[in-house]
Amino acid sequence: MDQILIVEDDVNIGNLIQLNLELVGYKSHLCVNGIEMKQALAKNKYDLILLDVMLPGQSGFELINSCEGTPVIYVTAKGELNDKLKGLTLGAEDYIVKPFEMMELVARVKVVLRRFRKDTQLFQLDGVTVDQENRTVEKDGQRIDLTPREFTLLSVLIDNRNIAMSREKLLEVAWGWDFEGETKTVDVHIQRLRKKLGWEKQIQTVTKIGYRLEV
Amino acid sequence: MDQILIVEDDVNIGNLIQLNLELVGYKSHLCVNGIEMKQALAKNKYDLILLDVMLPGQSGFELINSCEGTPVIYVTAKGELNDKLKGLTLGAEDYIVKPFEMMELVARVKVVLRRFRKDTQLFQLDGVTVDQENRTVEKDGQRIDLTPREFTLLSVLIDNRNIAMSREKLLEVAWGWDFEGETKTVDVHIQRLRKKLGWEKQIQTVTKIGYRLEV
DNA sequence: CCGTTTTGTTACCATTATGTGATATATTGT
DNA sequence: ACAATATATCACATAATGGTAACAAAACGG
Repeated sequence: MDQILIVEDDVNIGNLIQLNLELVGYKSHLCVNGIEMKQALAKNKYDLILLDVMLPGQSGFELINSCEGTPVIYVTAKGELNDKLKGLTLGAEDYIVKPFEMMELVARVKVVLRRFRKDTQLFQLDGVTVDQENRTVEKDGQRIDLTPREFTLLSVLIDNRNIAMSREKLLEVAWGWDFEGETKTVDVHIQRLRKKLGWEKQIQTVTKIGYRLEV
Repeated sequence: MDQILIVEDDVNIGNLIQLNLELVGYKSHLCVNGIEMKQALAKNKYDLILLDVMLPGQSGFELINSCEGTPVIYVTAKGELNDKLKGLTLGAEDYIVKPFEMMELVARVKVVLRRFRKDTQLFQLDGVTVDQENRTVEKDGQRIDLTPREFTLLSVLIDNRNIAMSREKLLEVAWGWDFEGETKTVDVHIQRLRKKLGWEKQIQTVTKIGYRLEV
């Protein structure tokens, strides 16, 4: 269950947001100023903060430092929209302009939560970055094209890192239980992976057994 | 930052209003009569006009025509309140009766600005601008006609940018869970989108999976 | 009602992915 | 070191996949 912290001085709007988030399964806590927000953050861990940029007394931006490590969606009136906010749409942060549709807000909450989680799911090893959700691989910032089977096999190895996987097991998981073919097929694909990723050492051969991704 | 034009013959009150608006983040300019107001409107674009109905020389109402397209809050003494003013609370206009609490004024300013604003969240990528609210697309300033299904699909891709979306998932979200058709339908629509938007590279094929909008 | 637009399907083609056999190289146990 | 076994590498036939155009059906608008 995701915990969302809402910081909004207009209690009516705050309650409305809270109600809507609840309807789609998020728990939330409402604060009406920065002081309450800091107290709330000290007490609990939140998965997302919905922060009104224009709070009485202090700008929402002044509160940013309080919530490092937690994704933020800034709520702003259009007039307050600036380039700083506009640059936020790609990271673990986003902004939304008042007045907004509740469905729009809910959609954004979902996107940011997912995006943030995804960021923590990148697998990195020796210059290679694997994004399983994106199904992309980069080596030294350069995109590497893997075929579907190659990516699936890589994915299985990552999920079972540091574990020796038999050819049979790899076939079962990466090809499917109903695959009827030679175990040698695994060998060839492992070679292709090693070559493309430069992982000659990282993907180790476990003689008589199969292979192991060593991190 | 919202620009507010204040038209108020009593400079003391005008300054007070200005001060309060500033405190909550609005920039404002003060005029003491209709002539100054017209000059100000000619020079700058304002997001809201605060107009004293009882100005020396001419009624504030006579100035309405000068400010088409800009929301107005009429400031009036209680004795001048009439039915015409009372009918204003719903549109891009409102009224407030002197004497008023500053917080009340600020609240009304916020409300009118919000109500008047159209929340347009634009997605831009390589010369293409997508307005999801208006369901319009422009390429290099030129309007592109997308069919409803095309736009919905595009919208889904945008909402899930940088995520490999399976054909099944796309069908489910853009067509509906109950759509019973071929996954190939997605392919064809993707091609049509690519062609219309010139997004041959931006909409990437993820072999064996589906597609991904890469930003 | 009919003409137009939108939408989904089909068939065909080019391209890519994949599994396997042949052969070379490496590893292992004695 | 040597034989036995296992793994790596290469090349290629074939299967799978996606792109494309043309068409059919459905929805739309007057």
